[in-house]
Amino acid sequence: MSDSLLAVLNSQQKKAVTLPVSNPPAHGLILAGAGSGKTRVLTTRAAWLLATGQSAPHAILAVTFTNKAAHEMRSRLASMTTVSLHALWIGTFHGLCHRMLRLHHQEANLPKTFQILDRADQLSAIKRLVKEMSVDDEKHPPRDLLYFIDAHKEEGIRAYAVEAWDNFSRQRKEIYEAYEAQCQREGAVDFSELLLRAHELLSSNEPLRRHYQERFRHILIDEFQDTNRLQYEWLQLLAGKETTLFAVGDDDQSIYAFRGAKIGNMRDFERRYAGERIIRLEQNYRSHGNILGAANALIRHNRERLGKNLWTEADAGEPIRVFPACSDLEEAAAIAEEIDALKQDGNPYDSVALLYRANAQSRALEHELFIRAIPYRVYGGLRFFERQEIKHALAYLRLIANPADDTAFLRVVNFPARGIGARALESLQAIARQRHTCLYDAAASLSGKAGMAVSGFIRVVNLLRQEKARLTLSELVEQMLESSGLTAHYQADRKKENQERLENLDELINAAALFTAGETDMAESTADPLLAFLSHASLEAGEYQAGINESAVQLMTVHAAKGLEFDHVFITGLEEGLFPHDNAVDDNAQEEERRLMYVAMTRARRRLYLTRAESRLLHGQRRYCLPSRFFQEIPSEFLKNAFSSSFSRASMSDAAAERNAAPSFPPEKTPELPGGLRIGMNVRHATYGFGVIVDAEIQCAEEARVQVNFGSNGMKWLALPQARLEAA
DNA sequence: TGGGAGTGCTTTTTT
DNA sequence: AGCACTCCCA
Repeated sequence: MSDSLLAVLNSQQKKAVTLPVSNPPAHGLILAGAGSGKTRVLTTRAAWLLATGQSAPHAILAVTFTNKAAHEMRSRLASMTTVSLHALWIGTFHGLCHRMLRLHHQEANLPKTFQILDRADQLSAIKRLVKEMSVDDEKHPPRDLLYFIDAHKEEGIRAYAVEAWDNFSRQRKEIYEAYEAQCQREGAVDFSELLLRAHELLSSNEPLRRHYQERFRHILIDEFQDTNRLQYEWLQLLAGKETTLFAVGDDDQSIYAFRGAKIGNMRDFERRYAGERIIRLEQNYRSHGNILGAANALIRHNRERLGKNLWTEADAGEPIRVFPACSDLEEAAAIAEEIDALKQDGNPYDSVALLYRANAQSRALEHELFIRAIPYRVYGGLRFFERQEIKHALAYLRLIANPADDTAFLRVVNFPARGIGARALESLQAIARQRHTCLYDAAASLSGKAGMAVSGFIRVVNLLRQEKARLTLSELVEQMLESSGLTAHYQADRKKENQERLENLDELINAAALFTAGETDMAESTADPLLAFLSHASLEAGEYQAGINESAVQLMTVHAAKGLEFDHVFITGLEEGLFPHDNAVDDNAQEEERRLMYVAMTRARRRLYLTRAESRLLHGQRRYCLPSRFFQEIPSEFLKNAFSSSFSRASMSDAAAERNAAPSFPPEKTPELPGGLRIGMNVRHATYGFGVIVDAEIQCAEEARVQVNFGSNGMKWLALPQARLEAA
């Protein structure tokens, strides 16, 4: 059993996987370069522990950084072993801490129904607090306060322990204190609070700590370079005398220092635990030689490194293709043409990834892909559970679960509009403050016209609270959408965006049904499916994707691409100020940008494209940009100018021709079609919905036909007189 | 009270 | 440019 597990590993990987467990305590640190089989080693380590009988499933704890990684690890592990993994804990730091807090909510001094605040919730809670405290929000912008609070929590510092030396810092400390009190009163827990509360729970409760220390004999940690101080300390609390820590990481891929990740944790881990048991995985199985050589050369410009050099047995492969475009539009067009060429050569769309530094860059790329009917999917950006209409719906659900949730209350008390205005809410908040109750409870005492309006809202929530027991989760969601008036509200005005919102609300019902059918993890920590669903929505906002997986080009930020790999990768927007980003001013930040570029490059298996634009529309203004310094940091022997495809302007690798081409883009005027339509115009069709005209055939006005891309409803040829298209 | 116009700001990411 | 938030008017 264990032999077949190990057979596919190289000697270093094997050494890592089989690091002896006994002669206590034998910890290990695996420095695993990009594409060196990091996930495989981590997963095989767990499988090996199980297969050799050195560990029972319940004695293993595996920590990852993202939900995606956690899911992948569980499914890969499931395929490697016949043992039931039910008792094995795999999750993100936040997910695992949440689980502990649900299981021990009493010991953690939290109500059973505590709710998780995502960033947007947290920000609105802070805004509300700032208003209530009459804080000058010019002096203390809510956003700054959020960073201040989060940063302290992630260093493990409570409000009382914050050092204050002048008026300004005293005020911030006070606001932090008030924020803690408000969250506690409302049963609200933000992301960093999950970590801090779980940490405090373990450090203050010795029996509980001992319980977990004795339970978890093997702690496996992925992406260790991204852990912050609090996460590292939480791990240390969990590690008892008999526990072994097995950490995998790559300092060259640390890209979250800007939000508190400490690369120094790796050195500390080395000193404190790993000692001599450090294993380097330097053989890369992913990329061709040129790609790897270029990435190695780039990262050598960083000073702060533990040191490591990747090599591969693969041949050099193709050179890295560089394309300088004159504008962001041309950059997008060139990429789209190249994707078409790749597709012609038999490469599926999903073998291609478009990476960029900032989410805002996706728009131009998306537009071009849409015009050319190249299927694509954008990862990140606005996630399903973060959409406005979904947040409204979730607020109703949160009130059903926990009426003390004032953030949720305020979000929907007057949405859809019920005639409850600012004045009514002010008096309601005054009552609540005076009686130390939540808004929901205070509502009963509100008199007059405002009282009537609010009590209508309370009735809706109350009714749903009663219905909750008899309905399944998805029925409850459906019922809520009806009786809250959300569905009716979006139906009232048949705009394009409302149509989309209704579809999303429908999708929420699906998501609830799917969740009930699939989720097992949460069931253990809370018996209430509604609570579990709400936690899921906060913790895995991005995980839920509506629709099926057709083969599509993948668009995402470089951050989101970490841990993934693709045959063909385009790194776009390689300009000074964008990548590396303007915000990266000091040396540390510059090195982080370079690590980011290193991550981006090492995603590619076969072909890597580097593109840039000489001018780009940014914040509504055209900016002229210099090439990224990264071009100079990659030896030219790895690079080749221009594209391989027949892109019309690609032959112009010399700068002069390039500049000449500038005025010809965006494209030449298209002839006007009957009815005032043009190619490229957005239109609406009674059956297919919204689309864009991509082509036309005109014999005469009576026989004109247009080709319209209706997005998910497909590409259609329509006879113009019959189609009744209206400009949208 | 609610919608519409006007103003000001825009941060890389994940949980 | 696009969006969120504010202010003003019906």
